Formats: sequence, C-alpha cells, structure tokens
Amino acid sequence: MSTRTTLKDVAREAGVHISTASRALNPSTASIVNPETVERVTDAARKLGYRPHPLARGLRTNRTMSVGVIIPDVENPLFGPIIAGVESVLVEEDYSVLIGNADRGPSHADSLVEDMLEKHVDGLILATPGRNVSEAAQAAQAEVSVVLVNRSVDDDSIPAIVGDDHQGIGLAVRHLRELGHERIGHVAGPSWVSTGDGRRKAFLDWMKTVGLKSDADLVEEAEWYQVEPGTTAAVTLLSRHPDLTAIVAANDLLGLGCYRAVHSLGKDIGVDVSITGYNDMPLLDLMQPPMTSVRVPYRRMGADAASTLLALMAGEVVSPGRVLLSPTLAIRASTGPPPNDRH
Amino acid sequence: MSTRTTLKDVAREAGVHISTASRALNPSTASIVNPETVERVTDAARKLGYRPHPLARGLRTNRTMSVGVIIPDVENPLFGPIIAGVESVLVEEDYSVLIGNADRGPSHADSLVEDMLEKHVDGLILATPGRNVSEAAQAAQAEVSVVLVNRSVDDDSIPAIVGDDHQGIGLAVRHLRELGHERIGHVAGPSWVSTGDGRRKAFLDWMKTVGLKSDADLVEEAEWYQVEPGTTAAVTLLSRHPDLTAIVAANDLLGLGCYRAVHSLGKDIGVDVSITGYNDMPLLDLMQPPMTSVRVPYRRMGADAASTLLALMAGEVVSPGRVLLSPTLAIRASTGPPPNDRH
DNA sequence: CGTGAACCCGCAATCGTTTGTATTATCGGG
DNA sequence: CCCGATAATACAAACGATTGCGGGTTCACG
Repeated sequence: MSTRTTLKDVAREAGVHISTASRALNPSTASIVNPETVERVTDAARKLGYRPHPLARGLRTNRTMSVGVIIPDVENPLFGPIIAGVESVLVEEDYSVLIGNADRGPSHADSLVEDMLEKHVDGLILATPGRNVSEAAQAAQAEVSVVLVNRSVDDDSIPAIVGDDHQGIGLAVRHLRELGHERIGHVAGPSWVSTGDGRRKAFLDWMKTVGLKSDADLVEEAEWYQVEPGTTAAVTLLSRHPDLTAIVAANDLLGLGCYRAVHSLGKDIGVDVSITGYNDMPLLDLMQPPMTSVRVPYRRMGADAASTLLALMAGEVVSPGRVLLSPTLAIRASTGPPPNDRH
Repeated sequence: MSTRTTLKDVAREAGVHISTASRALNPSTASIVNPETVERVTDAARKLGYRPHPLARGLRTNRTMSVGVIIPDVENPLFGPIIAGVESVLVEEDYSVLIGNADRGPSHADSLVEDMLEKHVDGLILATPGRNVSEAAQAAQAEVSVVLVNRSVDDDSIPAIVGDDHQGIGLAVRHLRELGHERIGHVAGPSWVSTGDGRRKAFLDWMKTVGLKSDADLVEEAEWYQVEPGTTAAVTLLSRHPDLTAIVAANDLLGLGCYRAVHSLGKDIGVDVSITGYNDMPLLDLMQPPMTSVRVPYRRMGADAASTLLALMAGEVVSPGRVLLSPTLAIRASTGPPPNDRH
C-alpha cells in the first residue's frame, strides 16, 4: 500500500523546486531549464518510477485526455473493427477511449452522450443511428468536438466518416450486369434508417446507369436488418417478379434471408439466382455458398474518425462535412452468370 | 465557449458556502445539512446545469471511477458480449470502462496494463491469454483490483470468471453418446492455450465416463483456432480413424474446419459424421448444416466479472479464486445418430 | 437565566499538477 | 566597478472538488 510517487518526491530527489521538475519533465517547456538539471530530474523520475497523475494534470489543463465512443450495439460484429480503428489511433496520442453501449434503444444513446459529457471527455465519436440522436449530437457539439462514424446528419453540420453506399451498391449492380444479368431486384433495409434509404436510391440510380429499367417495383423493403425479414421480403419480391435472376441485398443478413427464400423455391444460389450482400461480415466466406458482398473498410473508418477528431480537438478547421470511404467487392460463389446465359 | 459551472457558482446561487453545497449534493453527506438548504442547493444546481468535475473529485478522493478492460482482439465477435456484460453493470455504478485492444500480441497486452495503471484506473479486467500476461496481472494486482475473465492463472491467485470447459465438453460428448455414437474423435486447440489443453483433458475424461475407450490417439491437435488448421487436423484424424462417426471440436472455427474435411471425403455432416463446435458464435445457425455447439454465457461472464470487481474495489473479500459458469448445448443439424444406427 | 447538547454551516487544508510572476545568480559592456 | 539584460530557478496561485475541525445558533432542561 505504498503511496504513489509524486512530482514533489522527484523534485526533492533531484534537489530542485517542484515547478522546475514539472518543466523539466514536460518536453515543451524543457528548453527553458538548464539541460543538466533536466537530466538530473529525468534520472530522478526514472529512478523513483514517477508517473504523472492524469487527474491532477487534467484538472489544471482542463483536458481529460479521453474520448467517448458510443456504439449502438457492441455485440454486433460490425463495430469491432470500428472500435479497433478508433482505439489504434487514439492510443498513440495517449488518449483513452470510453465505450458506451447504447443497446437499450436510441433514448439510451442520448443519456450516454449526457454521461460522457459529465465525464468531461475531450471528444465524442458517435456511431448511433436514429433521428433524435442527431439532436443530442448537436447539443454535445456545443461542449466538445464530435465526429460521426458510419452515420451522418442531413445537413452535414457534424463531420462524418461514412462508407460510400452509392459506390458500393454500384459495385454490386455493375458486377451483376457484367455477368449478364438483366432482371435484378433489391431487398432494401428499413427506409427510416439512413443506409436503408440511401442504398435503395443508389440501386435505382445504378440500374438506370447500366441501362436497365429502374422500377420501384423491383424493390422490396425488409422491416429490419435481420435474416427473417430478409426472407419474407425476398419471398414477396420473387413472387412479384418470378423472372428475377439476381438480388442485391442491402445487408448481409438480408442476403442470408434471400438464401432461404431462394432455397424454399427449390432454386440454387449463384446458379438460378445470384445474390450480393453488403458489409462482408466475418464468416460470410464460410456460408454455403460463400456470399459475394460489398466490403466496407470499417477499421479504416474508425481510424479516420479518430484522426479527424484529433484534428478537431487540436483546434484545426476540418474541411468537409462528410468523408466517403470507398468500398470494394468481395466476389464469391453466390454470384454467377444468369441461367439463360449459359450454354 | 462559456466556462463550465462550478460548485462555487452553485454555492453562490444558493447563498451558502461551497462546502455546504458539496455536502448537500452528495447523498452520503446530505443528511448532516438542513433539508431546506439541500433543496435550495439542489435547485440551484439544476438551474445552473451543474455537473461535478470528475477530475477534481477524483483527485481529492483518489479514485478515477474508471476501470480498464483489456481484450486480446476487439474484432473477434466473441468479446462483444463480454464487453457488453461488463459495461452494463459498471455503467450502473457510474464507472466508465476504458477498453484496450491487445491485438499486437501478448507483449502489447503488458504495455496496455501499464498504460491503464498510468491512467489510474480503479480496477482492471483482463481477458488476455498467454503466460507472461499473468505476471503483468500479478504486478497490477499490487496497485489495483484485478479480475480475469475467460481466463485464469494456474494458482488461482487472481479472481477469475471462466466457462466450465469440463462441463461443456461433457455436454457435447454425452449428447453424442446418447445419439448412439461410439467412435468419437476430438480436434483439439493448441495445447499451450489453456482452453486447448483443458478441453482435451475434459474430452478424454468424459469418454471414460460414458464408457468409451479413452485414447490419446483419438485426439488431433490443431495448430491454431482457425478454420484451416481445423481442416488439416480433421483430415489426419479421419485418415487415422476412418471409422469415426463423430468429432468434438474444441472451437467453432475448428468445427467449420471439420466440415470441410468431411466434405472433402464425400461424406455428409450430421449423417455420416456428426460434429460439435464450441462457443456458439453468431451465424453458426446459418451454416449448412447449422452447427451444434456448446454455448458459453459470455455476456453473463462479463457481467459477473464486473460485479466481482466492484466487490473487490469496495474492499470486500471475494471468496473463491475461480468461478465457473455453466454452458449449455445448442443442438442443431450437425449432429445426428450414427449411420449404422439407422434402419 | 445559564449551560450543554444537537444541529448547521463556514473555514481552510488538501489532492498533484501547471504556469505566471518574482527572485536570484551570471555575465558582458560601458 | 556598476548596471541592465538574460538565464535559471523558486514562489505561489490556481484548477474544482472533498472533508476534518471548529464556530455559531437554537433549544431544552435544570
């Protein structure tokens, strides 16, 4: 139960005043103290195993050296990489990351933002969707730097790092088009979620671009980003358009739902009907068949968010409202040429 | 850029001394101040939007109200639930959780422990495996409370919450035995990882218990907890014992590796050869066929770890060295009666 | 009416740093 | 030889809360 060694101890050991010790240890002020003294202090500090007290320092400098990260659901594998990305860049700058798990709904996220502000974090990274959260974010912005990740607000008033959904859907549609598909459908996510809405629009856009008819009829909305809703959406979509040879799913889980729908019709995935997912979550390559999916650089997303947050906290003016990260396409066996194309 | 409202402001607003305001706001000391004054102070605090400064408080009380959680790999879906469990109980007590991602190897974990100590966390939850980490943990224990999760040290000198691997393997073996299997093999994890070693022993134990021959010959060790090593291990195991009707895998990924091995022999999973996994990770129910797996209550594990840490930090004497959490068995289509059993 | 208990409340020290200002020592130039 | 500039260090005031201690009221009781 030895009491921690404080700056006072170091100063006494080095035979200098506490303030001199402080300056000697601080790189930015070490220049104004005699080099020889600096060395003496440094030695003393090392010898005593001195570690500055972050609270005392933070109290004086008015910074906690911590940033909060609020995640809608920590158990969702999607957010692991984001957290890892954030952590990897912040840890380099000696910041600590506080994680908040908003798994009890959007209002929970609000109170978590509040909690974080009470803890006096220096910055905030939000990954929570939902309309009211943006209000909380706006409010928070008055006190600390805020960056959104995998999520943006309509007016771009808050810096956001997001995947380029338009481009991503484009990858999927063009891939299918190049394989020869002409009748492509879309199982969309809920329209009240920004990604659901955005990807639906992107799909219709790209259909036109690749020279296919772009009909709202070709889209069926799933109630929620889960397997079951995906299946029911795919079933109604396929009953409306039995001639579809490919489906672009707004999400991997929806894609897996499509798997079931196609199976229940006695058809083969990647042969009779091609399917693409979105997110390229882990294990997707182990499915039967392995699923073609749009891969979003989530880790990078977290890292970029952390970087812009650092810039923001440093008082730099961060340029645009929204940064789009380019996705890639992981091509696997769930997509192939349409059946009437093969000889 | 308005300066934050401090206790002094509240005191002035309420017309009392700062110390009185402090006591009034603090539930444990509010009793010694006039109820009417308490109300006046509380009102003033609310009116001004006062939020106590955690750093100032912590500096005085010598507690940061934060605990560190060190995870070997945040991107591994396994740890999501653990984090969620930890967070859910700690957030109730107004603690914040700092997460550390030791994805750059065991030595990285050491330095993270060091980092956490520098940040003066009140407690530490470690989920990192490896021999040298236990040393770091021992050292850390000198300064703060430490609890291990999903991991334990040999001498139980540090409280640990772990899954009951012996019982878990027992569930798998007994399930297979009850289905009628008599020739059961085991694809083990690396023996230098505690779970690898423990589950192997448990397997041999239970084979004896259910009245089958328990031969080290029936075990093949995979190099690492991944799909590929699982496949190669399963291949050599099946070539040594072509008559096996079931395989207990030490891990879900190894189980998926077994899938491939069995497929490559032209046999059917759950029909010719039954396979069980371990951990019941997400999406396992969507595999072809869905995999029977031992489900470990990871979220509960995190929650329990947090609870015992709270007890520890409160100075209570926590009873045993190791708490075992009972697993359950998620039975799916990868296990069925052995082929010669069916008529 | 005096006195002591009970009750509130204010005073001031303290936690470990950082940082503006004062003080001392050093040195060169007139 | 003295004076002003300069360098190096010491002093002390913050930062915002908690808390032991003591001073002041109020009130009951003798």
